[in-house]
Amino acid sequence: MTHAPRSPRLEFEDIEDVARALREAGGRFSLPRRRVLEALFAADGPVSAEYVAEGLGGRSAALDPASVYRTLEYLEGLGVVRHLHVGHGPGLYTLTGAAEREYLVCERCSRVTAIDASALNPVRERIEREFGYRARFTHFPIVGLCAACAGDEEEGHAYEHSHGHYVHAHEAGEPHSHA
Amino acid sequence: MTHAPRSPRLEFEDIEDVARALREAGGRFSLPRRRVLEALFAADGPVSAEYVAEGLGGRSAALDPASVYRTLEYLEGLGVVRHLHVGHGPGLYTLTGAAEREYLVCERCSRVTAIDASALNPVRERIEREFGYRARFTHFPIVGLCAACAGDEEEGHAYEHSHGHYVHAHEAGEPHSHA
DNA sequence: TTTTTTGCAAAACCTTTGCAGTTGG
DNA sequence: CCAACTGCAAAGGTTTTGCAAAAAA
Repeated sequence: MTHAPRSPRLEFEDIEDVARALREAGGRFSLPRRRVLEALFAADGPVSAEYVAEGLGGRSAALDPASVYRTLEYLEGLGVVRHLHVGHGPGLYTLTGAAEREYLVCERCSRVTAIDASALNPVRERIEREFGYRARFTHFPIVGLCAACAGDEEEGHAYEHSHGHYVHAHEAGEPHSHA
Repeated sequence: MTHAPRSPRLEFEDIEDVARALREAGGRFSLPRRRVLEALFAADGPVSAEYVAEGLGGRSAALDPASVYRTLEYLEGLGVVRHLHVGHGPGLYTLTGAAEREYLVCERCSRVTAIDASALNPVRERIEREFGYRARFTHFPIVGLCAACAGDEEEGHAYEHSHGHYVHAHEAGEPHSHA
């Protein structure tokens, strides 16, 4: 199954806010859990579990990957965190929030463009009207050709080449894989 | 990187047609490659590499999974095959073709709906106009809530429950995972 | 005969699980 | 104090890789 949101809270102000919700749900606000949350609040976009486990790339204390996965899963159940997949590498985790973002990924040059989820509402409405699904592009991004690569294809340059940005963040949230 | 199509041929009539293209490209039409193609032509939708390796679930001769992966990758390069991801299990492989299909997946009950790719053209046009990406929903499907599950959410049934179809094929192509 | 492709085995990669010890409340 | 949580280690599921043997052209 793809994933199953629990439909709880919508947004969390800060770490203490999460701590409160966590305790209300009968959980314990341990130091590792605090560290995971610190990493997520500090990150400027979706990050891999490994990156969190390494303490944001060595900037803070390391954690056991197994605990990080367990914590992320737990926080996902609380509605604090969600995860997405951009291409093949590891899953990427990010805080849920009022300013939800969704991503467009170029299948040729890997450019990633982040947009406000609300910008896709007209698209969502059309899909719901025609196919009966209320689409969310949060778990899987929209994949396609960016303008530059679409142009190249028409010119007949058949083979892949990068436009110079491996994973280029636009507007916000640079997904961080560190594979 | 997400994946990189080579932009070659568009559609293949049958196995001999693929054999011809394969030899033209300097490849050899080995028995294992024939078997993989037979499996793909026989399957009624996307199937996992494992399923192909098992000879369509035991119906025909088994192959080594490594060879199957290599063959599928090679055929993908030729433009004969593509793969997609539906939720977390293994990737699913399918023949490319004129009647391309794209999928909608319910994140709650896992219902899968297959539609003609052309049905999404208006959506594609809008996305291209607004965000500059020529979207394809072939590598990642559209994920969201199907009508039944969306209704449930509004009634306040917060927790997941199946509508009775684990992976329900609509119109065509029942994705087959066999994990 | 020559080069490609296979099968086997091993490893790589991401994630989950079991369990004994630690810790938060 | 005691249930919840952690770290470690081991395993699980999917895919890739190295290499000698087999097979296509």
